[in-house]
Amino acid sequence: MEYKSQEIEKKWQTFWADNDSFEPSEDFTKEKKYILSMFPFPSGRLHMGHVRNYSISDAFARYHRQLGRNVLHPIGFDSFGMPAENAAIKNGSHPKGWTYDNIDYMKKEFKSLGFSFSTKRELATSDELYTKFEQGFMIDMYNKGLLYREKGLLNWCPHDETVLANEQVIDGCCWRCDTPIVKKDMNQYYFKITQYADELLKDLDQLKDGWPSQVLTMQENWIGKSNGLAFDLFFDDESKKLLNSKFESFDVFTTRPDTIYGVSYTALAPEHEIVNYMIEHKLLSDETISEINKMKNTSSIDRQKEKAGLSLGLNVIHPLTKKLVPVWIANFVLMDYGSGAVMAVPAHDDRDYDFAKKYDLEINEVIKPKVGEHDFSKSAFTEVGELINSEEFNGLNSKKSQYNIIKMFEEKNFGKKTTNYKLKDWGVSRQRYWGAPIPFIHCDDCGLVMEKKENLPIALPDDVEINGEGSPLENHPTWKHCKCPTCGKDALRETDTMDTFVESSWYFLRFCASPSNWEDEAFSKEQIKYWMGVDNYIGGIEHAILHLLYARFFTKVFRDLGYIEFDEPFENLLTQGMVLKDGAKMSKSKGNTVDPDEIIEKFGADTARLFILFAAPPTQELEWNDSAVEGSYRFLKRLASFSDKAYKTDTIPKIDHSSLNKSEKLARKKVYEALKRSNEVFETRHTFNTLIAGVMEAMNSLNEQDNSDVSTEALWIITSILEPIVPHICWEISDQLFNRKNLDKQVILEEVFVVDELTLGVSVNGKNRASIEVSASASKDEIIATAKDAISKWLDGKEIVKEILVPKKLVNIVIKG
RNA sequence: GCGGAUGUGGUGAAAUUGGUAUACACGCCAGACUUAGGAUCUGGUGCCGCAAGGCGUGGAGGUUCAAGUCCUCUCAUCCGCACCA
Repeated sequence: MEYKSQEIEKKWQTFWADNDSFEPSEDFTKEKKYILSMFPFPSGRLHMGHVRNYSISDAFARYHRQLGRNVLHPIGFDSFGMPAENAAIKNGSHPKGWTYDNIDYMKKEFKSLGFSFSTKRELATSDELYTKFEQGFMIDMYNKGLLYREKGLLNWCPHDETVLANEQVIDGCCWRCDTPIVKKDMNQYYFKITQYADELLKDLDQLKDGWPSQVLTMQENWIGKSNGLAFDLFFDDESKKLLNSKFESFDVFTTRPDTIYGVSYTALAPEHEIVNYMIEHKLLSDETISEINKMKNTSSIDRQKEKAGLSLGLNVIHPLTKKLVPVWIANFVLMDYGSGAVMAVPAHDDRDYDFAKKYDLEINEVIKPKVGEHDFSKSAFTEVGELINSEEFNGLNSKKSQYNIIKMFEEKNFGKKTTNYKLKDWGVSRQRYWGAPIPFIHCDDCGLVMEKKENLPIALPDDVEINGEGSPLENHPTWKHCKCPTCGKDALRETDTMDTFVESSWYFLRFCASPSNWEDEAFSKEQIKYWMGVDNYIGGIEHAILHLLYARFFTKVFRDLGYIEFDEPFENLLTQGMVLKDGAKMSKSKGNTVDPDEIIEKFGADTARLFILFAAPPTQELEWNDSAVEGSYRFLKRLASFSDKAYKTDTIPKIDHSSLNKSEKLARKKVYEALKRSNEVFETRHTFNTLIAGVMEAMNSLNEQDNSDVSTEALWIITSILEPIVPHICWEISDQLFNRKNLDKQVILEEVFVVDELTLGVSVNGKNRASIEVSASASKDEIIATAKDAISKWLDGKEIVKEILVPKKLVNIVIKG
């Protein structure tokens, strides 16, 4: 057969579409598999990262279909978001038109890649129907106390009078007008994800078997649970006077109560209320105030690199020693963790140490190493040791003393045992147009009121001006004016829209909804029960924390709202690596992109899919290589021409293995090895590159023999194994030769693995020196004798200390002298 | 800065449980076929060395009969850091 990729790919894509080949059955008695890849943002064209993502999920979906399972493999578009608005600012396009044009184009690309999506369940999160259900959930969450309104700091461009996303802030300035940004305190909505912190942490345990351990670790660290001591530090009289007696004390949190006697200063976050008070009441010099503002306007990442601080000229009293402790501001103290204030123990904390060295503050040792000495002039001692200079606690193990010290604080009523989390509540307000409107109403009389569910969706107006200044919904002349649902008076709609992470936190549930009741409800309990959880979830490692944590949170909330009955949405997670070219992430600005359409046109979708799965294991970064792509194309051509060696049949040929010659036996063994590996790869290992290599090995061996039964059997099996990866060519071959009867489960014949000769390595002191052929039935003594024979020149005049035989692998002779 | 990962030939990578390092592919070299080759096929290809042999999985140590794999330290690169998705 001559390989005409364009022709056969068109042919089968049309066939699949005409026959709805990939729509799941609604028969809920069948065994199901829910295969999901993270849905794309419709940026305009697919990039190679998408091709990789969907090639992986498609391989899973097709594999399970071959095994007769009912497969849900849906696709949609995460279609709200900033890029649509950026395009509007840049080109004057309308976000809606821009978005849906992009979606249309990308859908064509999906088809041309042969992905087996269930198209009947396709959705875009900007569809009003999606917004309708989402707004309903927001109202439920508000009623359950999981959504609240509070002030928070945002990046503000004073020139454009608009809120900026972090990525729109470049070197502290607005991306459009270069005006230095300021932090502005504004009302926003938050999800109370912290209420679920403990459960989100605890349930990571349920995911141990199906999720990569590094993702679990990252989530664990992100939630950042830590136990410690919270206590108040009181100002001395002089400091109180300085603060106009406005403040008596402030609260600090420490995870190291054992170092309490080593406190040599305390540090407040630049945003701390005491600092704010001092700025407002001119208790600090102009110079100091401008330093503080600089700290505040620096990104949280940069703030932690170079430590910086300022003395406030205040002192607090150490609760135990009653000594005076100076109060500083430190840039690395964050307002949104703990109480925004820390006690500093430079002798036993790296950050406190660096800070103390920089500003020449005291370093008080209170823990000594169990053995030896620590040089405090060089670094902090952060390990466990024995307490010193700690009054009644001297001599205690520092770790164990934490309990005693907390107990003492509690007895004396100085402080209490506290658990803190790094996890913060999730801010969901966006002061933008292209997002789901938050369905709330502000009424002068009734306050914050929920929209009535029957009025949903609250849809976006089409006639907006988007110029990067202000909030488009706020600026719209009429949209925000409405009647209060409670009292009927004139009221104002909330003009903030929702973070797009909200949409991606429940789309996997929506996909479970049958198209038959798509309009009426978000999903039904019965449908969810059957399809969830997701059996294989595939997406980029960059989503390891935020998206996956938010989706887990929503799942738990929906459970508590009574919509679903399970705790975790994704049973198995595969995080794919990025696609690189010339060692760098593909990006337009670097000019190193490869357009999937060009590859498809030149070589076909099968080549693109084969290369992308062959070049690296899915979890690793993938380096794009044009000539290796051609190599994949050549392999497919060889596969097509190899099909000439096979004959037409509706059943797999029966072969008497013992009657075959050596090269025929070897070829069969390789074919069945590839089949065995295929099952392993799909079920557990997910290293498609090794599966493809196995098939290539088999092909190489097959070319060394000329038995048409062996070749036919091989092609029957190989096109079945490869169908999930290169579906078009496999369907074509299978259609021509096997009446498409081979695209299902293949039986492994163990007889082909039986060998009568083994090759063993022989080493001397672990160094490989020779290799021997022995009969599979040879005894240990016989094998060792043969081995010694093969390495006699290494043994000459040496004393043999030990003889080791590793069955089927090697012999190691240990010698002396 | 903090958290997480990765590092093996000229290149992408394989080695599943501590057991013959470099499977498979790209590239390169040589040859065959051909009017032609950026097509196809065959053979070779870790490095040093004429050879015997030596060296070799980012670097330095260690454990072991045996280490790419385990331990300690270290260097480089990549991902995330809460309003990019």
